[in-house]
Amino acid sequence: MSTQFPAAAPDLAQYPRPHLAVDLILLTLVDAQLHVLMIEREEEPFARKWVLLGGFLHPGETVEACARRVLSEKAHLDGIKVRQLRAFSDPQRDPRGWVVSIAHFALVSYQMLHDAAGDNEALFLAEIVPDGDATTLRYGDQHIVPGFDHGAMIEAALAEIRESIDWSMAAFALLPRSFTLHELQHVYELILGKSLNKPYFRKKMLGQIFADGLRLQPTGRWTEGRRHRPAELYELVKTNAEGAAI
Amino acid sequence: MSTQFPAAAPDLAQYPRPHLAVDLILLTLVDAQLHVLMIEREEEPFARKWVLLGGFLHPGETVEACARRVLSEKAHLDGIKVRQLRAFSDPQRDPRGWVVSIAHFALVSYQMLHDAAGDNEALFLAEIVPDGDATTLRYGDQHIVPGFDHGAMIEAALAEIRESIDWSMAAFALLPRSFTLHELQHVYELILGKSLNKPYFRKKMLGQIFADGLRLQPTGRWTEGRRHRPAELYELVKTNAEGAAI
DNA sequence: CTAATAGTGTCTGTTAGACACTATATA
DNA sequence: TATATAGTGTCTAACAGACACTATTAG
Repeated sequence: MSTQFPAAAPDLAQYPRPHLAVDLILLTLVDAQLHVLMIEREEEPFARKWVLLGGFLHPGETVEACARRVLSEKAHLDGIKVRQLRAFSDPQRDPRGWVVSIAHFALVSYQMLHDAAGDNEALFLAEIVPDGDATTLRYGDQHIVPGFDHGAMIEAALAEIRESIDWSMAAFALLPRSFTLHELQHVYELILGKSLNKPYFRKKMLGQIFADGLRLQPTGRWTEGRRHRPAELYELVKTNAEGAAI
Repeated sequence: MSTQFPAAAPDLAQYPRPHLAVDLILLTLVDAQLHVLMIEREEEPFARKWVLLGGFLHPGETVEACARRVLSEKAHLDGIKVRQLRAFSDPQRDPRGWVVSIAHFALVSYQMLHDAAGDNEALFLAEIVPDGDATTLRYGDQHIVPGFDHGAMIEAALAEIRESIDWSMAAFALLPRSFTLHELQHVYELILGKSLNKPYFRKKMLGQIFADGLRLQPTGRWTEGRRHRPAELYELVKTNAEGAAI
């Protein structure tokens, strides 16, 4: 091979650089349905279109730190676990120029999102509606078509969550601190797009030990006023090796 | 929220841009052990250190296309399926400046790699040696410590493959066109880092229908000269709904 | 009472692996 | 012959889901 390894060049200046952005798919649960946080763009391109939260990478920060900063600045949410999805790098994806975007996603309960960003009129929650193998977005009666390639990003995030949720504790982030096993099962069924076996789901979840020794624990408290038998509320607690709460 | 959505600015020029590179973890099988393709750097930083194949993103190409181009230019390998791993964006990861790298990985048989790049003296195959929960790299008696953050990239690629290989056809890419079921099982065991049940592995693999209707099919040919009972050679073939080869 | 959901017991088919056994090449 | 790997049969435990049943609230 005769060509030299490009990175060996001592001077980086010769290499053209794209802009590097981060977009954030923030999922939450409203009325037992998945929603994604969006914002209405004011300027071209895609003025008046809804897009994901996003921003450009700042010098000195990692892309994950950038995603957390965007979440903090635009939705006032801090301490959320953000996962990197992948780079979207179609040269035509941004009409303004050469912009590569690293998509990230996070799951958060509506409670937390509402407390943090509830007064922000620029933010919207678009409902994610299964539509055959794909999904569409809806806000009230409106059908939402996101700007840029953000529709594809949302699809990719949903696919990633679907593949990785298997008996993980990822779904708990969508629920409030206390929840019933039925609500938990509903979240799994929403994400997986299929119904699960109730006795087996309950047995397995209650026997499961998640990362850091976290387990589901009954609280002794029960739902009220739901015109049917009350359900016990559970919480995620850290336990020691013997299973006692600590 | 008072701050404006940064991407709404009509002029991108105000945003500082990192360099965007692609690094490629190319895995292959030599003497029944996993190896990763590396190159010795000639210039600072990390002169004389081994690093992954890599290059800077060109205008007009996606990061996946860039990874395929690097593979083609530096190892003369074309038509290889490349998967995106993730972005590595530590601001300190490259002493020359602000360089974000999108790591990709690919699996290829030693046969193909040897035919394509066998005469290139700048390329080396470092052996991947399990070392507790982590892995180390070796070349003969030498312990290899890669330059940049390429050691972490290799670890991340191995973790990703380990998580995604489950009954997928990913491992076939490491083997020649014809192979024994024992060789196939060995690849799975190498990647998963544990031994598998022989009767079950064979039954399940032979009954499995992979993507695009691909199946394992006995060739009627057998290994020779191995001082024990010969094993039948199998190939991956595309079949129609009735299971007949097409 | 009915409607609706909570929670459990049992049965069955599949998955995964343990173990043991026979088969067949080379040296 | 010994040795090493190829390939198979059977048994068992865990996993996953089907189905049915009882329990308990509001109205």
